[in-house]
Amino acid sequence: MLHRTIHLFRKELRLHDNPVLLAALESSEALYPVYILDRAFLTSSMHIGALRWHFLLQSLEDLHKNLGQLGSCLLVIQGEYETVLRDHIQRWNITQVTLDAEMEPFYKEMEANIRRLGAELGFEVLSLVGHSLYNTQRILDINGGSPPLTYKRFLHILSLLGDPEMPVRNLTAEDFQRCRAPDPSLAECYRVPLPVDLKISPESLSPWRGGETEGLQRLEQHLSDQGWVTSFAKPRTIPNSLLPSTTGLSPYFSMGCLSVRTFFYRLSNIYAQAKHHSLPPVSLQGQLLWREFFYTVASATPNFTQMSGNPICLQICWYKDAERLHKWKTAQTGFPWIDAIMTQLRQEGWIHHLARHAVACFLTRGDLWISWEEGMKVFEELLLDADYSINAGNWMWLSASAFFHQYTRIFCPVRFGKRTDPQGDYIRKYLPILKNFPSKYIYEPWTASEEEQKQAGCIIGQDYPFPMVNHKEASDHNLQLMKQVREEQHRTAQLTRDDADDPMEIKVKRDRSEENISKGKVARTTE
DNA sequence: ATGCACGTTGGATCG
DNA sequence: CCGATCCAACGTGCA
Repeated sequence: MLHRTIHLFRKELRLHDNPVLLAALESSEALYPVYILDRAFLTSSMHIGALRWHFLLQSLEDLHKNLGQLGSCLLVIQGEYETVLRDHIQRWNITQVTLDAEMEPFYKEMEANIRRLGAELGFEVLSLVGHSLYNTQRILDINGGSPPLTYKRFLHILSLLGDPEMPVRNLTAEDFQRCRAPDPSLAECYRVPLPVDLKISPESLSPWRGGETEGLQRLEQHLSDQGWVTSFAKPRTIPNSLLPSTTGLSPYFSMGCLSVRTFFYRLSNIYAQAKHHSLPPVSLQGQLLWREFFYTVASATPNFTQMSGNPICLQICWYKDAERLHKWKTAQTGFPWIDAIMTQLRQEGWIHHLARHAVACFLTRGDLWISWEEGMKVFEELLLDADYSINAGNWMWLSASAFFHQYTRIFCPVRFGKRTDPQGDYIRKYLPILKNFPSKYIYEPWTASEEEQKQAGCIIGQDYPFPMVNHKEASDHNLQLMKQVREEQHRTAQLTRDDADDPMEIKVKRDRSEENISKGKVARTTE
């Protein structure tokens, strides 16, 4: 029996390598491609900001256009998702809802709610993984149910699993011809809204344009340079180049405009044709695997995006300082390197990975000692590639709360940027107020004499803020704080271990091992 | 058990 | 302008 299907686009805003859309087409006589624009959901769960709204709407418009070329269309329905579904299931006599499987708690909850609705209203639900290279559950299973907490261990597990799933075939007009498309009048009624319709500022300074078409173009452009692809080493890329020194594909992966599996296999093909190529963790494939790493850990860690109740996160008494947080967020720290990065982030929605490191270290363990959760929220709002797992994972990493522990390695807000941009061109671009400062002072303009500041046309403390902290003092101080936190942590762990040695615990342990032995016996007898 | 190697991408110095 | 080396030194995991 063929279904009448609503295909719900959530994060897989593309037609290439879209396994669940393909399955929907193959099992249906009528297909309604739908995006439910649930503003309350997107704002409260994903903290989506203006730039990302632009990117999302552009991606939807592109999807609509690409569906149109295959004889279908995209229906963007605004409203609370459950109400929208309830209304249209009955109106369109729907027997199946298909959707991409996602791992974030709020998306999982949405799927569970849709399944409950399906049981109530009598439609089937099909979801398939398409947003990650692997079904992360398989990685957990191989590792004994818990996530691997180091990249190396993670790679080891993957080597046992083998290559990721291959991308599914491209969709054609014929696939869509077999199903009835929505009536053209519906497409008119449920068109993709404009930013102004959603009361979002119509202007955007971001050079990134959302959509599968743009994503694929950028992908091809990068893959055409074989030498660049095979020699790519992430730490060698430059955080303050005026044009991105990395691929800049992350927003497209994050929104699902591009398939990570497609990219992974395109890279494999290029590697296969080359004599030498770089390897994880620094290679391009290695970058996809970092993404996968954080997806895997996040999928199995409770309260992954917060400190409290998060078993892998170091518990730290961070300062609460709304004023300093605000200055960091709005590029007013007085350190040009930090403020330039935050300006690029605010204007364009993308900054280089190492630039993220610099501002994250500055906010947390380096200088301000403010919780990584605050930084994570700011990134979530401002970054086009904001991603639940990767964002939280990297913030824990940079704040030395999890994964990374060499907390004596602190990024200097003056010297770090100098290495790759001694003239300060990056700073001049994003902080035009400092444009005429001599290179000698551009990273620490407060050290210029009054006369020199006047000549440069910018008085520090008047036109541009003084640095909000003395980096040397602040980082030394924070180093001591971090040391204390870790000593305390160590003591607590010791106490817990001692507790675990009480007779009850030992008994439990013994019971478990006996249980295992008896299991072994059972296994042997059945053999 | 205790020691040792190791970790995506710090910083300074030297050749 | 690089790459190599050292500095100082963390927790984790393995032998």
